[in-house]
Amino acid sequence: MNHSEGYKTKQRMAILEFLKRNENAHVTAAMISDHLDQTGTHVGVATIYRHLDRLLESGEVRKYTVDGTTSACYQYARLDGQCREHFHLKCEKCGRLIHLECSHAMQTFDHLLEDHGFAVDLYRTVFYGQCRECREQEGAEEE
Amino acid sequence: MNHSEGYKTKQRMAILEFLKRNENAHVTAAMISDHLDQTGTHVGVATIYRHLDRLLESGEVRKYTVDGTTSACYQYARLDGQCREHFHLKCEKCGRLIHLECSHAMQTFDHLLEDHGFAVDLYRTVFYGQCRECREQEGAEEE
DNA sequence: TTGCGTGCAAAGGTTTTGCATGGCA
DNA sequence: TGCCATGCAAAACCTTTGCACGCAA
Repeated sequence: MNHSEGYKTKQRMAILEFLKRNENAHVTAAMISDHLDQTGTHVGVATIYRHLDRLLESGEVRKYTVDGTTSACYQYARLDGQCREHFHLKCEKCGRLIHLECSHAMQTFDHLLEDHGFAVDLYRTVFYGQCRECREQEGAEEE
Repeated sequence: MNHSEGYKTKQRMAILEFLKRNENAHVTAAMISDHLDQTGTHVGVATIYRHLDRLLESGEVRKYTVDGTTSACYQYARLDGQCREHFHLKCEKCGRLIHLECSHAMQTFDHLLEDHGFAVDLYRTVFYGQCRECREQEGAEEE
């Protein structure tokens, strides 16, 4: 669960640090590779993919496929397990991931289960759309 | 919008027919290719991808990335425009796409917009989980 | 010292592109 | 007849794998 197994190599630390710092952005394997190159800490792509796989299994990152992109996107996820207890909103414009603590939405979750027989996978389900900030910005641009 | 532009070739018809007949299943480009080969109507993969792209743009098909799979999945979508007015549930087990006509869920949609400022993209948002039938079947298997 | 981690290069798979040919309108 | 559509093969991509070497514990 907590990915504590394994060696604490500088490559692993560098990858993890980058993921954490970009908690609210789409991150691809290529982006990690590029960033590390620029920072002077070159890490082979194979190593990056191997770590992402492990982080995925341990639940430390989520994996997305964003719109038109062909490559997978990863995002650091909270480890406290709360992410299986609430929905997530993802802004299609800025890429921000919002952890939605909302009883109204959870009522819908219960309703779907009880009245439709459908058990929603909270971890996997993501509401795509546009967040308040991006909508306001959009409105301002259209003057 | 309605993809009526373009020639009515037998390749395009064959692809579209297969997609429609498998409205409730995950369909990959490879599956289309295989099926058409077996039916005796060989169609080059390039043609298949080109049509899928066009159908995607016109909104006639949706594109998914299913869990462990590496290739994209496509699914025929209704054309009547109603799909922008309700949520969708997707069973992770049987692949069925459920068009959810549910006022409770739509209340949540309104709530997210009014109280959280988040405009959900109904067409893109999909609730992943398990449908009633698959859950019952699962329960029966565990005897 | 032991065995996991890493880098490189090659392999594997999916999707896209270029170009000559074929076929709808 | 004029274009768009198609097929093939090559290219472009992303991701995985094999293997020898390096390094954390």
